[in-house]
Amino acid sequence: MLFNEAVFHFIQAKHPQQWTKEEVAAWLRWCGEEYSIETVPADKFDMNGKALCLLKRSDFMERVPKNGDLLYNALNKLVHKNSGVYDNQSQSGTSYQNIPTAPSSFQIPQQFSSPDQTNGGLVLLSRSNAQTTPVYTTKVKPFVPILPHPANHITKQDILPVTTVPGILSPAPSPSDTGSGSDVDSCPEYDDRLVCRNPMQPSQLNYMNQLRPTMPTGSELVPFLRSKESDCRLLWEFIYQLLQNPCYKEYVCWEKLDDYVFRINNPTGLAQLWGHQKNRTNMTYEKLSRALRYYYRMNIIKKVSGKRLTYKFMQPPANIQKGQRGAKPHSRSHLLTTCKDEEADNFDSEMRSDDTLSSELSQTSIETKPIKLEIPESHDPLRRDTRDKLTRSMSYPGMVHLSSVCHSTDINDQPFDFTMTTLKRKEKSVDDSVSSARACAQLTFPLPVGLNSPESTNS
DNA sequence: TACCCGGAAGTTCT
DNA sequence: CAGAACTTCCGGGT
Repeated sequence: MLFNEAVFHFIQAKHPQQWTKEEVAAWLRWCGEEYSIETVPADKFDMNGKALCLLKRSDFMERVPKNGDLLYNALNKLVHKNSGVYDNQSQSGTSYQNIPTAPSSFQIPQQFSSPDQTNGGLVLLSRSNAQTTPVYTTKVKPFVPILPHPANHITKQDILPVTTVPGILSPAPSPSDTGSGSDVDSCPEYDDRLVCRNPMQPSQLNYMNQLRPTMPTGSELVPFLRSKESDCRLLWEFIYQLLQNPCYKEYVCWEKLDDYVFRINNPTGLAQLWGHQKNRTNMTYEKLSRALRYYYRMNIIKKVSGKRLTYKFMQPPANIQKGQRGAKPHSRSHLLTTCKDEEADNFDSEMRSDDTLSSELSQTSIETKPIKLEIPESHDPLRRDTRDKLTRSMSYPGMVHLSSVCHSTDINDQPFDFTMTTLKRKEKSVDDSVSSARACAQLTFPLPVGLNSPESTNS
């Protein structure tokens, strides 16, 4: 069989996310011949299909300035064709990670899961180096909102049976929907500084939805990680979370990122989202804004005078001290995950060294299993880039990325510490979550030479 | 009409 | 029971 035919065969048969490293290389060669372009050196894309699918247009351009665009489009086509689910965000430069492949289905190579072994690439450790078994804990505050994904699994009836809330049902309500006349498009571009904390890229949300357990009918109200009643978030947190996700810019967006000024584009829709979050079906913007006004005297949020629906965080949201938990949402007992206090204590005491983390961890009741990833630092831009992607991709159902415990020292070539916590959901075991985490790490970070890809170890 | 303001009381949590 | 963080309601302002 001719080379091109062979490649064409697997291109037809397999989704790009399922490609092995070799197949990625083969696809690149195939593109070279097919499109009569300069052959792309395989080391430019030394990764498997999953990692390839995480690359953005800009990543392609960076690697192959001449034909990156073409390659990106070619891959885009294949993703679209093979998945049946097209992530339109990918067209605008977002990586596509929307393929219905549950990370938990992957097996991680044994050597990856041992805390003591290093392999020159990625090592998964239990969170405490002194322990060989991961720490199971509770009461971790996931900075994960209960956000309805605008595009997935959501119907008008699911949101509110009576009221029509245009913004909620559509990610892009027209200004007339809100009556505010806001120009959503005028929002500044989203900034990695703000997005990285718990990024939920649209493609990731799609991906997350693949992992979402089947919920009772009523809970379809919130398709994305309808977690548990303990997952209450403060209003400013909620808004900040929405701000981090461009998916929700129709509700709220950054007006002036550097000053933490944000604008509410759809007050009604935002109130509905918030009410949804708190299980308060009668939430209105009037009430929400009253809650916002309480932030004035706490110096958390202030109104930008003269600008309607425009507010400002008075300090970087990540620095805002969280006090005691406030009113929780109304009961959602069917979604509850039980909490083990002694495990929470263990975890709390171990994490106490990091204040930010502690505050994150101390405020919820979700069973967790922290694991630690140590990724050797590298001056290689590709590796750094991938590491960044790993950081970004750590957010999906059952996961919380605790960016505050990332440590990286480029100059001294110290290990990159990445601690994250997987959250146990009622329907999903902790081990599954850890598998997901590992798979996620693998798909994001090119595997060291000689190690198997998740696909090859699983299939 | 829509948004904004802050007081007051009530609710639901830790 | 105290207190936080809202929620609900309200009268008034722009």
